[in-house]
Amino acid sequence: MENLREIFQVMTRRFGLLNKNCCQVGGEELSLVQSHILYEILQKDRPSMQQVADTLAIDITTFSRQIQTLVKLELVKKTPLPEDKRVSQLTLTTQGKYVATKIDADMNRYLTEVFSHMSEFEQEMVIRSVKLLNEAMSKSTVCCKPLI
Amino acid sequence: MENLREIFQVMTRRFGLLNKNCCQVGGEELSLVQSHILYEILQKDRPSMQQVADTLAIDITTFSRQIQTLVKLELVKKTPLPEDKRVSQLTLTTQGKYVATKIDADMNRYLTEVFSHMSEFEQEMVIRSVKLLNEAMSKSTVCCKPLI
DNA sequence: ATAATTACTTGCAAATTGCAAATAAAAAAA
DNA sequence: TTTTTTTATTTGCAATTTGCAAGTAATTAT
Repeated sequence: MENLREIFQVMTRRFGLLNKNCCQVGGEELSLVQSHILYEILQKDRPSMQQVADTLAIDITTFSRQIQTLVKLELVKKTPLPEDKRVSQLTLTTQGKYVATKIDADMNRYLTEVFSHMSEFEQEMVIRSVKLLNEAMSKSTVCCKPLI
Repeated sequence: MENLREIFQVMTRRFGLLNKNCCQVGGEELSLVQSHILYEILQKDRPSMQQVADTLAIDITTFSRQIQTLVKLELVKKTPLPEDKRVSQLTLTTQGKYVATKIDADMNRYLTEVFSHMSEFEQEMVIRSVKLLNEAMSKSTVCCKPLI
Protein backbone atom coordinates (compact mmCIF):
# COMPACT_ATOMS: atom_id res chain seq x y z
CA MET A 1 0.00 0.00 0.00
CA GLU A 2 0.74 3.68 -0.23
CA ASN A 3 3.10 5.37 2.22
CA LEU A 4 0.37 6.50 4.55
CA ARG A 5 2.64 8.25 6.96
CA GLU A 6 3.98 10.57 4.31
CA ILE A 7 0.66 12.07 3.31
CA PHE A 8 -0.72 12.23 6.83
CA GLN A 9 2.45 13.83 8.10
CA VAL A 10 2.08 16.60 5.56
CA MET A 11 -1.60 16.98 6.34
CA THR A 12 -0.98 17.17 10.06
CA ARG A 13 1.61 19.87 9.62
CA ARG A 14 -0.48 21.92 7.29
CA PHE A 15 -3.38 21.77 9.69
CA GLY A 16 -1.04 22.84 12.42
CA LEU A 17 -0.23 25.90 10.38
CA LEU A 18 -3.87 26.55 9.62
CA ASN A 19 -4.66 26.39 13.30
CA LYS A 20 -1.90 28.81 14.22
CA ASN A 21 -3.70 31.67 12.52
CA CYS A 22 -7.01 30.81 13.86
CA CYS A 23 -7.26 31.87 17.45
CA GLN A 24 -6.80 35.56 17.74
CA VAL A 25 -9.83 37.61 18.62
CA GLY A 26 -9.61 41.31 19.23
CA GLY A 27 -6.36 41.95 21.04
CA GLU A 28 -6.24 38.58 22.76
CA GLU A 29 -4.59 35.55 21.25
CA LEU A 30 -5.78 32.18 22.44
CA SER A 31 -3.85 28.97 22.15
CA LEU A 32 -5.17 26.08 20.11
CA VAL A 33 -5.94 24.14 23.26
CA GLN A 34 -7.89 27.05 24.67
CA SER A 35 -9.91 27.35 21.49
CA HIS A 36 -10.72 23.66 21.70
CA ILE A 37 -11.88 24.12 25.27
CA LEU A 38 -14.17 27.00 24.32
CA TYR A 39 -15.50 24.95 21.43
CA GLU A 40 -16.31 22.04 23.68
CA ILE A 41 -18.08 24.18 26.27
CA LEU A 42 -20.05 25.82 23.49
CA GLN A 43 -21.24 22.45 22.21
CA LYS A 44 -21.98 20.71 25.49
CA ASP A 45 -24.52 21.81 28.05
CA ARG A 46 -22.88 23.07 31.23
CA PRO A 47 -20.19 20.37 31.29
CA SER A 48 -17.97 19.69 34.28
CA MET A 49 -14.21 20.18 34.26
CA GLN A 50 -13.51 16.47 34.27
CA GLN A 51 -15.92 15.96 31.39
CA VAL A 52 -14.26 18.43 29.07
CA ALA A 53 -10.77 17.40 30.10
CA ASP A 54 -11.61 13.79 29.31
CA THR A 55 -13.14 14.66 25.97
CA LEU A 56 -10.06 16.58 24.95
CA ALA A 57 -7.70 14.09 26.57
CA ILE A 58 -6.02 16.85 28.53
CA ASP A 59 -4.51 16.14 31.93
CA ILE A 60 -6.90 17.46 34.57
CA THR A 61 -4.23 19.56 36.27
CA THR A 62 -3.30 21.22 33.02
CA PHE A 63 -6.95 21.70 32.30
CA SER A 64 -7.58 23.26 35.68
CA ARG A 65 -4.99 25.90 34.98
CA GLN A 66 -6.22 26.54 31.47
CA ILE A 67 -9.68 27.15 32.83
CA GLN A 68 -8.26 29.54 35.41
CA THR A 69 -6.75 31.52 32.56
CA LEU A 70 -9.99 31.54 30.60
CA VAL A 71 -11.87 32.64 33.71
CA LYS A 72 -9.42 35.49 34.20
CA LEU A 73 -9.98 36.49 30.58
CA GLU A 74 -13.71 36.51 31.40
CA LEU A 75 -14.49 34.01 28.69
CA VAL A 76 -15.58 31.17 30.95
CA LYS A 77 -17.57 31.05 34.17
CA LYS A 78 -17.32 28.31 36.79
CA THR A 79 -20.39 27.61 38.90
CA PRO A 80 -20.41 24.99 41.64
CA LEU A 81 -23.11 22.44 41.03
CA PRO A 82 -25.66 22.61 43.87
CA GLU A 83 -26.24 18.86 44.11
CA ASP A 84 -22.51 18.17 44.28
CA LYS A 85 -20.35 21.06 45.31
CA ARG A 86 -17.20 19.28 44.18
CA VAL A 87 -18.02 19.74 40.53
CA SER A 88 -17.83 23.00 38.66
CA GLN A 89 -20.23 23.63 35.83
CA LEU A 90 -18.57 25.41 32.95
CA THR A 91 -20.34 27.99 30.88
CA LEU A 92 -19.25 30.64 28.43
CA THR A 93 -19.71 34.28 29.31
CA THR A 94 -21.24 36.56 26.70
CA GLN A 95 -17.68 37.48 25.76
CA GLY A 96 -16.79 33.81 25.66
CA LYS A 97 -19.68 32.97 23.40
CA TYR A 98 -18.67 35.77 21.10
CA VAL A 99 -15.07 34.62 20.97
CA ALA A 100 -15.96 30.95 20.46
CA THR A 101 -18.38 31.85 17.70
CA LYS A 102 -15.86 34.15 16.08
CA ILE A 103 -13.16 31.47 16.05
CA ASP A 104 -15.67 29.00 14.67
CA ALA A 105 -16.62 31.37 11.89
CA ASP A 106 -12.97 32.13 11.11
CA MET A 107 -12.08 28.47 10.94
CA ASN A 108 -15.00 27.77 8.68
CA ARG A 109 -13.97 30.64 6.48
CA TYR A 110 -10.42 29.33 6.25
CA LEU A 111 -11.62 25.84 5.49
CA THR A 112 -14.03 27.11 2.88
CA GLU A 113 -11.16 28.92 1.21
CA VAL A 114 -9.13 25.72 1.21
CA PHE A 115 -12.07 23.86 -0.25
CA SER A 116 -12.48 26.43 -2.98
CA HIS A 117 -9.42 24.94 -4.63
CA MET A 118 -11.32 21.72 -5.25
CA SER A 119 -14.21 20.78 -7.50
CA GLU A 120 -17.68 20.28 -6.09
CA PHE A 121 -17.23 16.55 -6.49
CA GLU A 122 -13.89 16.52 -4.77
CA GLN A 123 -15.22 18.61 -1.90
CA GLU A 124 -17.93 16.10 -1.18
CA MET A 125 -15.53 13.22 -1.41
CA VAL A 126 -13.15 14.88 1.03
CA ILE A 127 -15.91 15.56 3.52
CA ARG A 128 -17.11 12.00 3.31
CA SER A 129 -13.54 10.79 3.76
CA VAL A 130 -12.86 12.89 6.84
CA LYS A 131 -16.02 11.54 8.43
CA LEU A 132 -14.97 8.00 7.59
CA LEU A 133 -11.55 8.67 8.99
CA ASN A 134 -13.02 9.99 12.22
CA GLU A 135 -15.16 6.90 12.57
CA ALA A 136 -12.24 4.63 11.84
CA MET A 137 -10.12 6.39 14.44
CA SER A 138 -12.86 6.09 17.00
CA LYS A 139 -12.87 2.34 16.41
CA SER A 140 -9.12 2.10 16.50
CA THR A 141 -7.36 0.26 19.28
CA VAL A 142 -4.10 2.19 18.91
CA CYS A 143 -5.32 5.67 19.64
CA CYS A 144 -7.87 8.32 19.80
CA LYS A 145 -9.87 6.69 22.56
CA PRO A 146 -11.54 9.71 24.19
CA LEU A 147 -13.48 12.25 22.16
CA ILE A 148 -17.25 11.99 21.92
CA MET B 1 -22.55 23.61 3.29
CA GLU B 2 -21.60 21.19 5.99
CA ASN B 3 -20.09 22.42 9.25
CA LEU B 4 -16.53 21.90 8.14
CA ARG B 5 -14.99 23.05 11.37
CA GLU B 6 -16.77 20.39 13.37
CA ILE B 7 -15.40 17.43 11.48
CA PHE B 8 -11.93 18.83 11.06
CA GLN B 9 -11.76 19.77 14.72
CA VAL B 10 -12.46 16.19 15.66
CA MET B 11 -9.99 14.90 13.12
CA THR B 12 -7.26 17.23 14.33
CA ARG B 13 -7.73 16.14 17.91
CA ARG B 14 -7.75 12.47 17.10
CA PHE B 15 -4.58 12.83 15.12
CA GLY B 16 -3.11 14.68 18.04
CA LEU B 17 -3.82 11.64 20.17
CA LEU B 18 -2.48 9.28 17.56
CA ASN B 19 0.72 11.27 17.42
CA LYS B 20 1.16 11.25 21.17
CA ASN B 21 1.81 7.52 21.18
CA CYS B 22 4.04 7.55 18.26
CA CYS B 23 7.40 8.86 19.26
CA GLN B 24 8.93 6.64 21.87
CA VAL B 25 11.85 4.53 20.82
CA GLY B 26 13.74 2.43 23.29
CA GLY B 27 13.93 4.35 26.52
CA GLU B 28 13.84 7.78 24.89
CA GLU B 29 10.64 9.63 24.15
CA LEU B 30 10.76 12.20 21.40
CA SER B 31 8.31 15.03 20.97
CA LEU B 32 6.15 15.31 17.89
CA VAL B 33 8.22 18.22 16.64
CA GLN B 34 11.40 16.26 17.06
CA SER B 35 9.97 13.34 15.12
CA HIS B 36 9.02 15.71 12.32
CA ILE B 37 12.55 17.05 12.26
CA LEU B 38 14.02 13.57 12.01
CA TYR B 39 11.56 12.72 9.28
CA GLU B 40 12.52 15.76 7.27
CA ILE B 41 16.24 15.11 7.57
CA LEU B 42 15.64 11.52 6.53
CA GLN B 43 13.80 12.63 3.39
CA LYS B 44 16.01 15.49 2.29
CA ASP B 45 19.66 15.23 1.32
CA ARG B 46 21.89 16.91 3.87
CA PRO B 47 19.60 19.90 4.42
CA SER B 48 20.65 23.03 6.26
CA MET B 49 19.09 24.19 9.51
CA GLN B 50 17.23 27.06 7.87
CA GLN B 51 15.90 24.73 5.20
CA VAL B 52 14.33 22.29 7.60
CA ALA B 53 13.09 25.02 9.92
CA ASP B 54 11.38 26.72 6.99
CA THR B 55 9.83 23.52 5.77
CA LEU B 56 8.39 22.81 9.16
CA ALA B 57 7.54 26.45 9.80
CA ILE B 58 9.42 26.37 13.08
CA ASP B 59 11.09 29.50 14.41
CA ILE B 60 14.81 29.19 13.73
CA THR B 61 15.74 29.84 17.35
CA THR B 62 13.45 27.11 18.55
CA PHE B 63 14.77 24.89 15.83
CA SER B 64 18.35 25.57 16.79
CA ARG B 65 17.69 24.37 20.30
CA GLN B 66 15.76 21.32 19.15
CA ILE B 67 18.69 20.32 16.99
CA GLN B 68 21.03 20.77 19.94
CA THR B 69 18.89 18.32 21.85
CA LEU B 70 18.87 15.84 18.99
CA VAL B 71 22.64 16.16 18.65
CA LYS B 72 23.04 15.46 22.37
CA LEU B 73 20.86 12.40 21.93
CA GLU B 74 23.24 11.38 19.13
CA LEU B 75 20.47 11.17 16.60
CA VAL B 76 21.60 14.06 14.41
CA LYS B 77 24.99 15.26 13.27
CA LYS B 78 25.84 18.81 12.27
CA THR B 79 28.63 19.33 9.77
CA PRO B 80 29.72 22.78 8.64
CA LEU B 81 29.48 23.12 4.88
CA PRO B 82 32.98 23.70 3.43
CA GLU B 83 31.87 26.19 0.76
CA ASP B 84 29.97 28.26 3.30
CA LYS B 85 30.96 27.78 6.87
CA ARG B 86 27.87 29.55 8.13
CA VAL B 87 25.58 26.72 7.22
CA SER B 88 25.37 23.41 8.98
CA GLN B 89 24.53 20.33 7.04
CA LEU B 90 22.22 18.06 8.94
CA THR B 91 22.45 14.30 8.75
CA LEU B 92 21.11 11.45 10.79
CA THR B 93 23.50 9.26 12.73
CA THR B 94 23.08 5.51 12.47
CA GLN B 95 21.08 5.73 15.70
CA GLY B 96 19.07 8.58 14.20
CA LYS B 97 18.29 6.65 11.05
CA TYR B 98 17.17 3.75 13.15
CA VAL B 99 14.93 5.91 15.28
CA ALA B 100 13.45 7.80 12.34
CA THR B 101 12.76 4.56 10.52
CA LYS B 102 11.26 3.01 13.62
CA ILE B 103 8.89 5.94 14.15
CA ASP B 104 7.97 5.84 10.49
CA ALA B 105 7.18 2.15 10.71
CA ASP B 106 5.20 2.63 13.91
CA MET B 107 3.15 5.42 12.43
CA ASN B 108 2.46 3.37 9.33
CA ARG B 109 1.41 0.49 11.50
CA TYR B 110 -0.95 2.70 13.49
CA LEU B 111 -2.41 4.19 10.35
CA THR B 112 -2.85 0.77 8.79
CA GLU B 113 -4.74 -0.32 11.88
CA VAL B 114 -6.98 2.72 11.57
CA PHE B 115 -7.51 1.96 7.91
CA SER B 116 -8.43 -1.63 8.68
CA HIS B 117 -11.75 -0.32 9.96
CA MET B 118 -12.67 0.75 6.45
CA SER B 119 -13.46 -1.10 3.25
CA GLU B 120 -10.96 -1.31 0.42
CA PHE B 121 -12.98 1.22 -1.50
CA GLU B 122 -13.19 3.62 1.39
CA GLN B 123 -9.47 3.34 2.03
CA GLU B 124 -8.67 4.40 -1.48
CA MET B 125 -11.13 7.25 -1.33
CA VAL B 126 -9.63 8.51 1.91
CA ILE B 127 -6.12 8.40 0.53
CA ARG B 128 -7.18 10.26 -2.57
CA SER B 129 -8.95 12.80 -0.40
CA VAL B 130 -6.01 13.47 1.87
CA LYS B 131 -3.84 14.07 -1.16
CA LEU B 132 -6.42 16.46 -2.58
CA LEU B 133 -6.63 18.22 0.74
CA ASN B 134 -2.86 18.62 0.88
CA GLU B 135 -2.85 20.10 -2.60
CA ALA B 136 -5.70 22.43 -1.76
CA MET B 137 -3.92 23.61 1.37
CA SER B 138 -0.74 24.24 -0.57
CA LYS B 139 -2.73 26.48 -2.91
CA SER B 140 -4.50 28.23 -0.08
CA THR B 141 -3.88 31.87 0.66
CA VAL B 142 -4.89 31.63 4.32
CA CYS B 143 -2.35 29.16 5.52
CA CYS B 144 0.03 26.39 5.12
CA LYS B 145 2.49 28.36 3.04
CA PRO B 146 5.76 26.57 3.82
CA LEU B 147 6.10 22.82 3.44
CA ILE B 148 7.72 21.42 0.34
C1' DA C 1 -18.56 7.52 62.52
C1' DT C 2 -14.79 6.14 59.58
C1' DA C 3 -12.78 4.99 55.40
C1' DA C 4 -12.54 5.32 50.56
C1' DT C 5 -13.69 7.93 46.26
C1' DT C 6 -14.22 11.71 43.51
C1' DA C 7 -13.53 16.53 41.63
C1' DC C 8 -10.57 19.70 41.61
C1' DT C 9 -6.40 22.73 43.03
C1' DT C 10 -1.38 23.74 44.11
C1' DG C 11 3.67 23.10 44.36
C1' DC C 12 7.29 22.15 42.00
C1' DA C 13 10.41 21.22 37.89
C1' DA C 14 11.15 20.32 33.17
C1' DA C 15 10.19 21.58 28.29
C1' DT C 16 8.97 24.56 24.71
C1' DT C 17 8.35 28.79 22.63
C1' DG C 18 9.67 33.46 20.47
C1' DC C 19 11.66 38.07 20.58
C1' DA C 20 15.98 40.74 20.90
C1' DA C 21 20.51 40.78 20.63
C1' DA C 22 25.07 38.60 19.55
C1' DT C 23 28.46 36.15 16.56
C1' DA C 24 30.59 34.84 12.54
C1' DA C 25 30.99 34.10 7.67
C1' DA C 26 29.89 35.63 2.90
C1' DA C 27 28.30 38.86 -0.45
C1' DA C 28 27.61 43.56 -2.04
C1' DA C 29 28.89 48.28 -2.20
C1' DA C 30 32.04 51.97 -1.95
C1' DT D 1 40.43 46.64 -0.53
C1' DT D 2 37.81 48.31 3.08
C1' DT D 3 33.23 48.96 4.68
C1' DT D 4 28.53 47.79 4.87
C1' DT D 5 24.89 44.64 4.42
C1' DT D 6 23.02 40.26 4.42
C1' DT D 7 22.65 35.55 5.87
C1' DA D 8 22.96 31.39 9.04
C1' DT D 9 22.97 30.22 13.40
C1' DT D 10 23.32 30.74 18.57
C1' DT D 11 22.29 32.78 23.29
C1' DG D 12 19.84 35.47 26.87
C1' DC D 13 15.91 36.09 28.82
C1' DA D 14 10.86 35.58 30.12
C1' DA D 15 6.42 33.72 29.39
C1' DT D 16 3.67 29.49 28.75
C1' DT D 17 2.62 24.93 29.03
C1' DT D 18 2.93 20.49 30.76
C1' DG D 19 2.52 16.46 34.19
C1' DC D 20 3.50 14.18 38.56
C1' DA D 21 2.90 14.20 43.54
C1' DA D 22 0.56 15.85 47.10
C1' DG D 23 -3.25 18.42 49.11
C1' DT D 24 -8.26 20.02 50.04
C1' DA D 25 -13.00 19.50 50.25
C1' DA D 26 -17.32 17.22 49.33
C1' DT D 27 -19.65 12.48 48.66
C1' DT D 28 -20.37 7.89 48.97
C1' DA D 29 -19.53 3.34 50.95
C1' DT D 30 -18.81 0.57 55.06
